[in-house]
Amino acid sequence: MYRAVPAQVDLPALEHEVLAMWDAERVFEASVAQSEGRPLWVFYEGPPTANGTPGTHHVEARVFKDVFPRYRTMKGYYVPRQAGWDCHGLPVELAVEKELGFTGKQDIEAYGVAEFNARCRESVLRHVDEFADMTRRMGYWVDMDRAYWTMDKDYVQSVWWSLKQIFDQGLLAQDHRVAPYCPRCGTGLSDHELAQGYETVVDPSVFVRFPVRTDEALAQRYPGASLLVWTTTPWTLVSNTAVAVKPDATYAVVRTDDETLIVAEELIAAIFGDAEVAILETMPGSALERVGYVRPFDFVDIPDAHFVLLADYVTTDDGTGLVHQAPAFGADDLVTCRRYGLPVVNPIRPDGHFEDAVPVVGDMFFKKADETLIADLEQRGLMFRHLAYEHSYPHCWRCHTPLVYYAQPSWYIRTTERKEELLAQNEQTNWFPETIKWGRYGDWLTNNVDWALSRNRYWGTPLPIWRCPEGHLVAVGSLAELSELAGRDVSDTDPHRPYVDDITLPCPTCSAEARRVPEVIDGWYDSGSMPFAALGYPHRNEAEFAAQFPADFICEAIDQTRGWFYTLMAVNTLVFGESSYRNVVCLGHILDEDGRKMSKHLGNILAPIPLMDEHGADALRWFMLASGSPWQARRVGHTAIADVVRKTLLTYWNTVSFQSLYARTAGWQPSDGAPAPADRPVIDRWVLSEAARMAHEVDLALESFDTQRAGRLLSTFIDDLSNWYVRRSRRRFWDGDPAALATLHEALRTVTLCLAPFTPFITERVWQDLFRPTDPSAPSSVHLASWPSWHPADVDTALGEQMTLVRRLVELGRAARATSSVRTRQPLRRALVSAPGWATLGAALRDQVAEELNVLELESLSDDDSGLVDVSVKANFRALGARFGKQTPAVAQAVAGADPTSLVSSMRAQGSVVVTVPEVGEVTVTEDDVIVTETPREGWAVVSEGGESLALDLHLDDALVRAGLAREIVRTLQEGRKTAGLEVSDRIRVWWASKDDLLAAAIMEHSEDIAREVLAIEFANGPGPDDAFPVDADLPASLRLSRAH
RNA sequence: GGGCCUAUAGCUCAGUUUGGUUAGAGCGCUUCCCUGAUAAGGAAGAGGUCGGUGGUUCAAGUCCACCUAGGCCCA
Repeated sequence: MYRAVPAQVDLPALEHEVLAMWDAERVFEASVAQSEGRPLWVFYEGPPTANGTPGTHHVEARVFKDVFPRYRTMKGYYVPRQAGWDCHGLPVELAVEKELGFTGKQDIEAYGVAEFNARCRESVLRHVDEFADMTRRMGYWVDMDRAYWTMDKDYVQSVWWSLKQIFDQGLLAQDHRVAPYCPRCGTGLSDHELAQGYETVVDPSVFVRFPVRTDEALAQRYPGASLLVWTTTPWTLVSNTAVAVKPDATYAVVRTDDETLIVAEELIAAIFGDAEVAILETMPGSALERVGYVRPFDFVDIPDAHFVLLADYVTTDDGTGLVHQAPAFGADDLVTCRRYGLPVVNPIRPDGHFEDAVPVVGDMFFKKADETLIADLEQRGLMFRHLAYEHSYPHCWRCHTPLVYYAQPSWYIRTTERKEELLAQNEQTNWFPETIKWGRYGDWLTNNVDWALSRNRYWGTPLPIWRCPEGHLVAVGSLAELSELAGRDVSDTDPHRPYVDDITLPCPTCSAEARRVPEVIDGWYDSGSMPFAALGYPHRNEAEFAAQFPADFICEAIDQTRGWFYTLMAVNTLVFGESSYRNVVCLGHILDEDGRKMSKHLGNILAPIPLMDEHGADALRWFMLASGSPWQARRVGHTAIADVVRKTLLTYWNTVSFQSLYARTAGWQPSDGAPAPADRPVIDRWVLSEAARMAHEVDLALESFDTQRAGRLLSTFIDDLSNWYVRRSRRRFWDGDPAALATLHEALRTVTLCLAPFTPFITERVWQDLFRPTDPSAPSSVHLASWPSWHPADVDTALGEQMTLVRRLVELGRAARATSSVRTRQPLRRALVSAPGWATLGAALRDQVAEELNVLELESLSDDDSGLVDVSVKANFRALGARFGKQTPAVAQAVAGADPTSLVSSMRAQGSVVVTVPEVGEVTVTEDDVIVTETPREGWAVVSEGGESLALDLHLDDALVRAGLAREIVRTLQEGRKTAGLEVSDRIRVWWASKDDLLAAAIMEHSEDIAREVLAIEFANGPGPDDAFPVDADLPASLRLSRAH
């Protein structure tokens, strides 16, 4: 027997009960355990950074990471799901610094690296707990008991091993490069970190005069002439070393009212606007090479510099075409100045301040110096123009400090040397959506740059390279290897700073003492190593790794194209020659209700647990999976989620509740048996066919990672089930018809199974209420069950099309009812139907239309009724267009102009008709080429659409009127039963009285039917006892009822 | 400056792959209907220059080009 399922449900409360049940029965563990030995479907969890409280945007990716493993498990795969936590990195350090009130690296050094890193470890543990709570609440099944932690000793050693592989290939090397650098954090940033930190800022845009040196020939020709130089970083002018021009661009010597300037010819209009200028001479950029000038500031010593040099990268798109060069602060500048043998002078300290000894701006933060320097230039008359310039400038992605491009030593992985291989691996990868593959991600790979790996920080995987004073390097792949090299057992050492820093070893090359280099590595390298490091490979778990590489499925949001998606592919391609994932689902971001990205910074984060405790995790999950396109950015808010509950989840729930109610009332259970589906009424066969089709199509959609399509299929089916199958079949449920109960049982079983990966809570509850108690062989949880099996024979396509026609006709009939002002409870004699396909409908399907519309008979609107109908004919452009192309409009006009009645009748008689079209000639037209609409005349309520018509005969006789009144009485009494609070199976006694003759006659005529309908064992004319329940009636009758005991 | 994405009803979004003459759904609003599961359901109405311009075509929301606005990413 089913359990009783109340019509009202508190979904969040239900979910908490289900969570308790999963815990108590260890259902997740059981689901993984029972699949062991089946084909493996490999999923890699991208580790969230455990540096803060999780937000609703974290729920998004985690829902997708849950739904596909659940689905694949139901499909018969073994899907181990190891959780992971990203522990290292600047975000964690910053959080701890904030807690401790630190402002920079000096504070950390003073505090002690060991103590600082201990605080970082503790912070990670704290935040992981919050993620674990959210993960459990949302029903994301992932094994957190054996999670990988990137800070674990084994994990770090695996990372070391991989770095050694890369080092041995000669791809890991130190180099001096200009790279983005955060002066607050005191570290360089990798390009994928840089990508996350662009902010729009207003910087000064300055045009500065650099006077040509008086000993130059140019100055002798044009005394007082200046180069006009443009920059948006005035603070770098202190380090000005040269000016670059484009060799093949044309430059002009320009005379204004009061001065002579040299600029690119193309930019004259942009620079001087409407002011009158005279061009005194033009020359190619190459003619300016080595022309000396007077630099704007002489605060620092830069010997043998300050002349014009040539560089192809200079553009004449904006500015002046003359580019200020400061090689310490620009990658291009460095390359160009080196070619001319110029020195690299850097007066900025690593903390972003000018060195104390620099005049005017000494000890000033670099950005702050702009203002001072501009004032100085203006005072000395060197400033030509000073504007505000809005552009995007890179900032530190965590602390929002503007970055400085800064020449510094750094360790690089030479990914560019393996670029072709990376591109080939990408070719082998399936991206969802596909546009990312050679769009955003492909572009990034094509423009690949070497990976700046090292960080001058504390809480990270230490770079496992030891160096002796001679500069010999040795890469170390494990603590065991380190012990061997060091000549003592250090295998118990924590492989973090400062402990590993204390281990020295004799250089294998020269025996001098080698010390570890000071850097730690980019945290992205840690997470990119997870395919092997999560298992501790190669130091252990070799077989497991071999089986679980590469992954069948990974999923993150689009910001990971340059993050995890890249590092995962890069690390594994470099180490194993193969990328580590085959299918990657790339989600759009979740935005707040105003369309802004959710971020801690903006303070618009929706806390996920309160959200789920208000609406339910199922609702939030469904929203993420099926509402809008997962590939697009989507807005999430309370209204959208509440809608999911009302529209989808409650409709499903109420259908379940309905089944439980009537099955229990009838004392029916599934084991009682029912006619074979083929012997059931046509609507049963229809709904079972639809269920099978839905299950198959949802299967196909999920196979191609399309949850939106799957969701639409599911919600459409739920609607069909509730608002067509149940609605049309209610009477059979009241009667306890085993065929109907069995059919709904089976349909609910299919939809519950298909919904289970999406909304695991409500489906679990339904499984426990309907399926587990009635089937001894049923698994103890819906999540231990298999996906519904499918055979093509289960789907009756023709029946599906017929039912679609039935439902369209019902729509037409309802519209016709509405236009006629004859209420639906009033039966009508007949309706006439004209629709292609009508002839194929069997009696049972026609009855569905008649019943739903409350008409006694349906007739075909045939030729016999031709006097009754107007016929109109419209061209079917799709068919005609294919045949006649350019002549289509002429043919269409001819068809429209022909006499419709004779055209249709001869077309029906002979299958086609010949129409004469001006300038085309005689054309044969068949029924496929036209849309015929037949509409009855006068006394009928008619609605037509798309060649289908339905006409209601509005003529009422007395018998019809009496039948209508009887139905009013039934409906009034049913309402009264409900108001009186009776159970649906309660029997009643009814007393009626009416002074209205027509009504009284109607009641007497139909008294048996009325009594049967309202479950009355007594139906008497009279006032009834005083304690009977009076029923409110809009009719001229008084009605009382009481429960029969 | 470059790349990608988006633009359809008051709001949130389908539809665009494969062009077809009345462009849909949900929410909200108005009126009516139905109700013995439903916080439901149905019908009708108001509400659309399908971002703009031009092109291809017998025919463009759909294909092409350019432009505009917004978002994301990169410089």
